[in-house]
Amino acid sequence: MTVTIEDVAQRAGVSTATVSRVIAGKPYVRDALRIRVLDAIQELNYRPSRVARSLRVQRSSIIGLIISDIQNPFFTSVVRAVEDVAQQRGFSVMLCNSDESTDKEAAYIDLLLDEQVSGLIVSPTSTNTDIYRRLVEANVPVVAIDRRVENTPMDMVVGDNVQAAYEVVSHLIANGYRRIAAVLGVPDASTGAERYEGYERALNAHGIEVDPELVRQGMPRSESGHRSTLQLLQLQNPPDAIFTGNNLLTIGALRAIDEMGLRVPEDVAFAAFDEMEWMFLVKPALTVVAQPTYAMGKKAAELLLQRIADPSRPPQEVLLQPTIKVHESSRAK
Amino acid sequence: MTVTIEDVAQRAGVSTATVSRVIAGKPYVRDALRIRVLDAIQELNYRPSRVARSLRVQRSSIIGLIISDIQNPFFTSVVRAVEDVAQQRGFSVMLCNSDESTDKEAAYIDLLLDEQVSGLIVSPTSTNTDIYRRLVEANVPVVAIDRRVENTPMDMVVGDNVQAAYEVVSHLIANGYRRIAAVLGVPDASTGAERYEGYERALNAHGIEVDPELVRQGMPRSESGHRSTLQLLQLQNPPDAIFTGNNLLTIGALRAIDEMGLRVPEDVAFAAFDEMEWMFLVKPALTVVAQPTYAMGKKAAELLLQRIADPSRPPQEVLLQPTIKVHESSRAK
DNA sequence: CTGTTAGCGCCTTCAG
DNA sequence: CTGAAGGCGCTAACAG
Repeated sequence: MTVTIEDVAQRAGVSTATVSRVIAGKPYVRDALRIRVLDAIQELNYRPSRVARSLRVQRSSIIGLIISDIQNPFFTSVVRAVEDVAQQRGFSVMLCNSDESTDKEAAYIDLLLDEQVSGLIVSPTSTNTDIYRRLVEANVPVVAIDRRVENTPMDMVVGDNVQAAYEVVSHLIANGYRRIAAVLGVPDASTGAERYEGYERALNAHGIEVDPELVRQGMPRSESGHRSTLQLLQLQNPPDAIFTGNNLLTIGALRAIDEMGLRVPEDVAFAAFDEMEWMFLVKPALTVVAQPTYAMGKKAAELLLQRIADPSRPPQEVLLQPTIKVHESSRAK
Repeated sequence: MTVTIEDVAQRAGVSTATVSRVIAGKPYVRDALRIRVLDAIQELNYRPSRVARSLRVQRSSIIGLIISDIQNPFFTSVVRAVEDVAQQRGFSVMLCNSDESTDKEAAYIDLLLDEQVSGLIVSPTSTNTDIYRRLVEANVPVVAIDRRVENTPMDMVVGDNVQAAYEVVSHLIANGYRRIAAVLGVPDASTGAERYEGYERALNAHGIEVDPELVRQGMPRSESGHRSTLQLLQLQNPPDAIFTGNNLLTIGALRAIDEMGLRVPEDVAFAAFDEMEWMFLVKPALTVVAQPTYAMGKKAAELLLQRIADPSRPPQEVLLQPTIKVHESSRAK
């Protein structure tokens, strides 16, 4: 049924070894033979079995990509980047969606290892350091993206969350806002913690005390952002500005503001992490942290391929700088 | 290094055949043995090699998913659904992004076949019927999603685009709009063509003639929607309403309207295909076609698994009904 | 430069 | 009910 390397060898009048060499582009094959083989391949429409190859070399040319939320445009862009560089280097990508569940994440890691993937790119769901330490010890090429894995010597590419949050919150302060709320993701993802830290530092630097009442943390999902924001807005002493720490939280927060019949920025100012394409719709008072998502994915893929090629390279931690975009410059309160 | 089925067999004092049977959950194994095997597996922390298995049975338990644009939330939701049902049935998903390129699509199909995938789910980039006919003839389980493949007896799950477009455009007409423009995707994707047809029918049914000047077609991307809309808005006799035929086109169109300093619906009314989560932001005059995206992905995956199990089942064409959502009821001009 | 050969880890007849 | 043995398609020594 399927045409094998043997068929090609026969047709070209050579051994399977030679065919294999030609396919792999190895040197030391007479041109005459090479051509005969190439012809045979063409005529037979031969396609090597990647499965057989994987079994033989004990490694597939697949790289596993585990992201924590495929509905988040942030990751969507990462996926694209990873796919682009992988494809260009002869790898394919197996995408898995851990859905912010540590269990799913672990299960996917096992699955991908069972598939003999060459390496893993993961946006870790939690500070579950163990699982990663084990991978590193087992010499499995793996790089963390977006979220940091503490105390584990592995490649990672993350954004400078502290700095970005600091800047964006400072911008709100500079525009006269004082009661600034924070709607954040859970602090056990490094991003949540770091964005909080930037927020706190900005307030401190400007002599404002953090009001715990104004800080909300939850799953980085729109429902959570919605709920938190409603609560904030219904406070005795509501915030005059809101800082959201993630794409999806932003959507939920904006919806809540809308439902309350309030306007941005007249009633509440707004600053958000992660830019989305439609944000021009709320532009009058939007300060946004735009992350180089494609670049992050690209870098992660490159690090991974690099490590696959040279497992002994020391781990690298790449810190990418987000950009602060102010849609309408300094709009005083 | 890796622990094989042989190691397990040895440890349990049985043959590899028995171990294999136990793993496959086959009957005819004495309970005593079964338990010993299970224990050995546990103790050795044995994980079967999916690669070796794939080679042996000439089929991997991967299903390939090729979508035309991973940045489009429509597909994002489909991916999620496919992954959910696949995982639950013991399959994994290999995701590929054809990026609206027929060449990439073809290349990915080849790649996936080389990986011996059990089946394919594809949102076809064009009316490239040949490639699909060949797959069907080769008995490769494949189902088309979102976009139709003409004259090819294969499974597909699509939305009722004609009807939905008809309704949504009719709604604009009912609200007093007459010069209704259409910003659509290329007509060689069935969705583009069908949505145009619904648009045309709606106009005809209400005695309005189609003005070719008001119909724009291009890649289903935001840049294209942006460009088309700018052109429309700068016409001598500009439209009083715009109908967009896709998620990304909608974003581009709204941006164009915004840039021109116009408002929705006071200056131009708006109706769009495919709902997005943030649409509440423009709600005053938004009529939206909401597709059951998750359901579509789920159905596609189910059809595929079904066909994998029974390749002879006659092809099925599932037509899912979109929902028309009117954010604010009949707002007269 | 080229061919021979021995598996990679698993499943599946075919005999017991 | 259980074991022995033969590949699946390919690559990587090892000999020529």
